[in-house]
Amino acid sequence: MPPLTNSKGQDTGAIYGVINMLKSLLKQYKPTHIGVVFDAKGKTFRDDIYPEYKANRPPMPEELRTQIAPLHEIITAMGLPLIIEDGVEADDVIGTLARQASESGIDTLISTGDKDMAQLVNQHVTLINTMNNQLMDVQGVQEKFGIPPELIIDFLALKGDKVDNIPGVPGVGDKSAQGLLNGIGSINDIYQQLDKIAELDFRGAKSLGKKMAEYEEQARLSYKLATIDVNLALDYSPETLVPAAADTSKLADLYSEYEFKRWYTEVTSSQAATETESSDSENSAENEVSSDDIDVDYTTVLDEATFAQWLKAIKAAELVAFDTETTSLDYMQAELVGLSFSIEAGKAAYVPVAHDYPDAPEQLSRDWVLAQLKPWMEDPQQLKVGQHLKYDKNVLANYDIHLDGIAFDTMLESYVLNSTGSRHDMDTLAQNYLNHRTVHYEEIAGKGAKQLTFNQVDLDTAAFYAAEDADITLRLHQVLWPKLEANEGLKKILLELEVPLASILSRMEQQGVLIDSQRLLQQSQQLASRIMELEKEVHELAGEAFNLGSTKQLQHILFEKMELPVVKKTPKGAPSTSEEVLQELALDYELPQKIMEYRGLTKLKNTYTDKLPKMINHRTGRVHTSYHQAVTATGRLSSTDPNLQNIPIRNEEGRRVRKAFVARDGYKVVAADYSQIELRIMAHLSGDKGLLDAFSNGKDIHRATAAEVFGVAEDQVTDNQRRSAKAINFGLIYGMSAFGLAKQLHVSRSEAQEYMDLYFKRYPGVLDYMDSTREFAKANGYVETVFGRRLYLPEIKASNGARRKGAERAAINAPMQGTAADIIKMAMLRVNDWLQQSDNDDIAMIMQVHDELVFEIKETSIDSHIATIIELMEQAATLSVPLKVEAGKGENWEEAH
DNA sequence: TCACAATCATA
DNA sequence: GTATGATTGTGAC
Repeated sequence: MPPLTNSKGQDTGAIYGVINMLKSLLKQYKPTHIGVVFDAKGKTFRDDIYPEYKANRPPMPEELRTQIAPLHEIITAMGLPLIIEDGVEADDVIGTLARQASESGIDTLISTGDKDMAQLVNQHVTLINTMNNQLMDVQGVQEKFGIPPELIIDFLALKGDKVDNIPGVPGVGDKSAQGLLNGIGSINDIYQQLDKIAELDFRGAKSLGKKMAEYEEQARLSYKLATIDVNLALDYSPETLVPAAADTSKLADLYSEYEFKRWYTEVTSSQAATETESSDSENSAENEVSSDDIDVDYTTVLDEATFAQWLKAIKAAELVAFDTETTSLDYMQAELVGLSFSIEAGKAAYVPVAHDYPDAPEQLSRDWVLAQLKPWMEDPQQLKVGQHLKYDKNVLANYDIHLDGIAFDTMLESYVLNSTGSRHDMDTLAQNYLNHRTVHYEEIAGKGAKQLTFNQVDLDTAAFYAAEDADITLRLHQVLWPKLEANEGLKKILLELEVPLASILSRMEQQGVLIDSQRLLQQSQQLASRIMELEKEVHELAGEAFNLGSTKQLQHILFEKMELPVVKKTPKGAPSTSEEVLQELALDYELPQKIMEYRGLTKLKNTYTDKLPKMINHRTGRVHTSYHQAVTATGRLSSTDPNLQNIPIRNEEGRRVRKAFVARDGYKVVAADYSQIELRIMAHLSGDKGLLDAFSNGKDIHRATAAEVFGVAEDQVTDNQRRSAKAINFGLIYGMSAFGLAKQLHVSRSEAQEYMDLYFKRYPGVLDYMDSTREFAKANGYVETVFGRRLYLPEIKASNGARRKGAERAAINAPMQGTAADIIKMAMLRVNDWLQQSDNDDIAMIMQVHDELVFEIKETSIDSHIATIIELMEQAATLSVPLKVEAGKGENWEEAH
């Protein structure tokens, strides 16, 4: 066990080890009854009969001792009966309970690292080794000790135990003890026939009789000491040791205190899930997830006749669950391997078309199957449900099939129901909503570098996996949809926003973005030479060569070797070398400035100028990102592979990257972004008169804020005042505190507090809104966007103050960020409708960056198109303030701003 | 090979 | 002070 500590320096390794072991035992053996037994402090009866008992034991080390109380707390919060019995050892309690249980015919598993426990083993009692998880039953004891469990006490008594300081008989070790016990019997038997020892056939047997006689008293004392007392009078019995429900909020607090992050997430997400569950089932009867015992009927379709039957069935069905299997998660290079369908829970078909391992059964041809299916796939009236159908739609597009009729998507259903309650992959959803454990991809294909692609997976295995996907998708929909239907707002978000948006995103992803890779590679070279220079300079200043990219080595140079002052620490307690810190150190020293420049340039090179050219697809010559629709808490999209939502813009060198985002010949890049959308939403939500007026009159909002807060005329506002007002405005959106604002503005806390007080005095509606939002979140456990999208905040009632405050800030921010996300999604739908009507090839929507849409538009009539886009975006929603969109055009993305 | 921390890019 | 994703170094397996 590595010496594990939390950031406060408390030792947590033993806590982690024990709880981890408990969790895995619970998971593996699912006991109906359980007790977790600890030694009590103080003396036991063994100390009375033998003062030297366990005298060789060193005292418990401090770092272990401090972990006992937290362990007790966690175990109790887990709902597990915790047992501490004065005057006896844990072994005796365990022994007594095990004896009682076996007498009632109950099977018992004892988790222990103590070999003495082997004396408890019988037909109903098994040991599991804490260290290696090995089980030891009666036969196991015989194998390990060479004697049956009934003689273990005798064995220990003869042989003695250094650690427990059981004396034993001098000169008797494993071999002699085994010889005696197997040859004659128990210690009692041996002392009744000492003369028999000489007849035994093992080394030293001849002289053993004398030793045994001499040390009889010591042997008998050892026997007493080694005997676990199985006859304690306890005021509980095995039957009463029933696990209770876990106190999840208490557990969350404890896990967060000791910084067990994975468990923390585990317990808080299950908290959120149960909260959703209970709020959903308030007006219905019980909404319990029933155990999963449906018989399944999965067909593998290998011939045309069976295929024809299924085709007929799916054409006749009202709703079909549909899924594809492919060779890759990257939609641009995925090849279709098979398709699965389900029209009735528990019944599904898999149509393999490209399993190509040696001796794979003959399958229907891909082209034939797709030709048969194309009309159904492209028919908007033939309704489909799937799990993450955007992916399938993208893959099918590579085969010139344009999937339509997407009515539902279980991933989106789950996301809209509760964005943060769980992940939204099918395995997780099946577990949560159907109490069903699906076959996981890793189980059939392996993992890591040796992972098989789906075409290499054995057909029978693959067929079950694929058919299950379709079956489970349908069953998930049957569970999720009624929950959504019950809430008009959520239902609309799903059907009128997310589901249609998926197809638009699919289109954007396939369209891709044109990148001028020459330009980027050129920039890479320039960066490389500047980076080398900087590296040299830094090494000279530092007096030694080291890896500038290693924060650890940098910490050593800066704070140990050069003894610069430590400004801030990282969450783990090491001195921070973040931008902010270096900025401050740069005032007094030369090195930090150079490190900052080095960091900026390597970031740019490694993340953008080197990487983007490599992401260009050879077939299309463009870069194809993935937009994720079910990832963020607030309803925003996210983008990966590559992330096109964090392309630099704030400094000159970074903006050069944007210049490489270009348009085809004859086209230009157009960028249209919402101006101050989140502040406008704040004005709408709060209804604050001053804020509404400022926006209605088209004022520069930061200037207007500055004028109010600093009490000057708008044309008298200094740059500095405007900058402060801007920070305040942003801070409000983030649920700021005076502390945070002070840090941002580099002013004192009290000064920051003054600004805030002044602000709220001028805009009292905003203060009311902040307060009422916090209250709403506390009362309901969630907050909502203007359009009814929900964000659950399980931590809003956390007893840990910092976590609760964090949830409060999220509660303030989410309605604004989320409403903005809703609005731009609505705008995308409107723009898409317009593009479909005009049915032209001279305009394509290529990117979304939270409050901005980017297009590639043919130069002819570009201005009228821009005007239309602005119009559509500004009219996407009607709030009590106007929405404002600013748009620009250019040869590249940088110019378009 | 993997998970995590630290850092930094965006809105 | 909100929300993300990518990269690098590092240490455990």
